[in-house]
Amino acid sequence: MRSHINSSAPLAHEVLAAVLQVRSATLRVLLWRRALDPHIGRWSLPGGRLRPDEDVETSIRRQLAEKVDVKQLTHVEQLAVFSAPQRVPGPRVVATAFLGLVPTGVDPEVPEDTAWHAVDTLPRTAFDHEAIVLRARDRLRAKLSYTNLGFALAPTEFTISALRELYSAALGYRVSATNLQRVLSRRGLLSPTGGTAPSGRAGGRPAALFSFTGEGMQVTDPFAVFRPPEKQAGRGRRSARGPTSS
Amino acid sequence: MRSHINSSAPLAHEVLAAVLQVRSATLRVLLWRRALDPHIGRWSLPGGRLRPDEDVETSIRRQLAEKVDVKQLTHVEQLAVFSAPQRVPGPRVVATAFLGLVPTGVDPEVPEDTAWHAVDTLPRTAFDHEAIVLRARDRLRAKLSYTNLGFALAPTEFTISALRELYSAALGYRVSATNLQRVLSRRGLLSPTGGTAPSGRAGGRPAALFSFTGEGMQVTDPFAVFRPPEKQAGRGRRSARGPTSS
DNA sequence: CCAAAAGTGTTCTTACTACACCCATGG
DNA sequence: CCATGGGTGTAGTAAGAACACTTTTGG
Repeated sequence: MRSHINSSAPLAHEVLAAVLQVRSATLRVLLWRRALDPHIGRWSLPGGRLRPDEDVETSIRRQLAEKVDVKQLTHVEQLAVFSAPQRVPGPRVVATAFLGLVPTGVDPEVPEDTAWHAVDTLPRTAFDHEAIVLRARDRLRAKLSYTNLGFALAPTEFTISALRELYSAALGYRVSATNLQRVLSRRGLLSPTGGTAPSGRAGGRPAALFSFTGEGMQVTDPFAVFRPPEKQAGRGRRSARGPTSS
Repeated sequence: MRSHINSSAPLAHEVLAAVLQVRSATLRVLLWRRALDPHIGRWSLPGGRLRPDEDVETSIRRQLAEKVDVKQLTHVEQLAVFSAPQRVPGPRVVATAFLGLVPTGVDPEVPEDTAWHAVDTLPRTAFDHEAIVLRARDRLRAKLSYTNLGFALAPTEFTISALRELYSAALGYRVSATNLQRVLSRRGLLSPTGGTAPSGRAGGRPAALFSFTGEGMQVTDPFAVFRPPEKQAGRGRRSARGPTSS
């Protein structure tokens, strides 16, 4: 029962990010090929050592800046700590894992030894990085449902069918364009830009262009099942709960 | 772009837990009073140094064992990493924060310098521990809605009104016993034990006793808004989504 | 018989889905 | 004018909230 600020037995701390993007109807993750042992040649997540003067989020943003233009990283959030003593051979390293998102359409210049891989058919990865990628995917899928996180995957302007492809790829099953538009509109997340996209060579009505309204992530569908009584003029179910954000 | 298993500049890592319990209609957290500088006399979260041979969850369970009988800890989950460089004076310490839950009714023998404090009227805490407690509270509130996490706060047998008090205290607003029973029953979380509780001195119908069915935490209300099409015999909305857990 | 507490029946609102139907464009 | 894709109208289903009502006890 002594102070817990007892800093003997220090250890290394790294930050890692699963940066996800939808490219050609597939959810992808940015990986780089290890050039050194251990696990030479395997694919691993970008990241690196936590420096003494930065917190973990600053650190992962700094380290990602080498791979992806920071402007293009539309969302970053902590996933979890991975701390199994043998998660990495050699001296122990604890990792804080992040989810990062990049919009469809932007094609960041990535170093030669990095590449985008489909999340559903990952190559052999180094260490526990596959588990981190899957955790990132699951978090993204959950948040697409109850937040406006789609904004972080979508380009600034898009048609509803493009958005449908995007959600379908990220969620792993086909969503209906009709209902997607309806749900996002009801939540006030979509605003028409006025523009339209030209129809394809086969004809068809030209699609209207939309953009997401807000910027940062907001919880749009709080799962308030046991929610406080609404004495005031009855608003909808699932719309009364408190503040937003992560 | 070299290996990130470069373990120079190591740092200390601590684990901390906000252990929550509902006692006399109030959500409380277990704190202990610091006996050493810095922040001597302030209240702080139990926890301590991560040892080289354990992962963070093992570590927090070990450290809590000194305060609370492990059997009584019905749920433990990671919250987040707190890593601001100056979060603690002196040499840097990164913390992994946990949420822990203890059922109403059990009264663990705690050391003399520890005590339960109402989460809504916290005393002055050390370091960033208040933020951690609030994060734990928010996580608990969210999960009470969409998981069976109530099992971790409730005694093994309880009446619906006792459960109502418990949910009300944890959520911070009055929930209706009627609808609480209905929602939890529909989700298959409650099973009557057959017993009844004696009525109070003022009379009244004796209350039936219930218990939670499952043990571990399960997601019971997946927020699958854009859920995969259900060709099969129409089940309810919000019931089709995949696996459970955290 | 009456107060008090427990529990059920029933209605209302709303979110989301499913699917039919109308609209605008290229050939 | 017709195929093709975009977009809207509309009914169906079910969750949860609200509240009236019944049930079972103690005095």
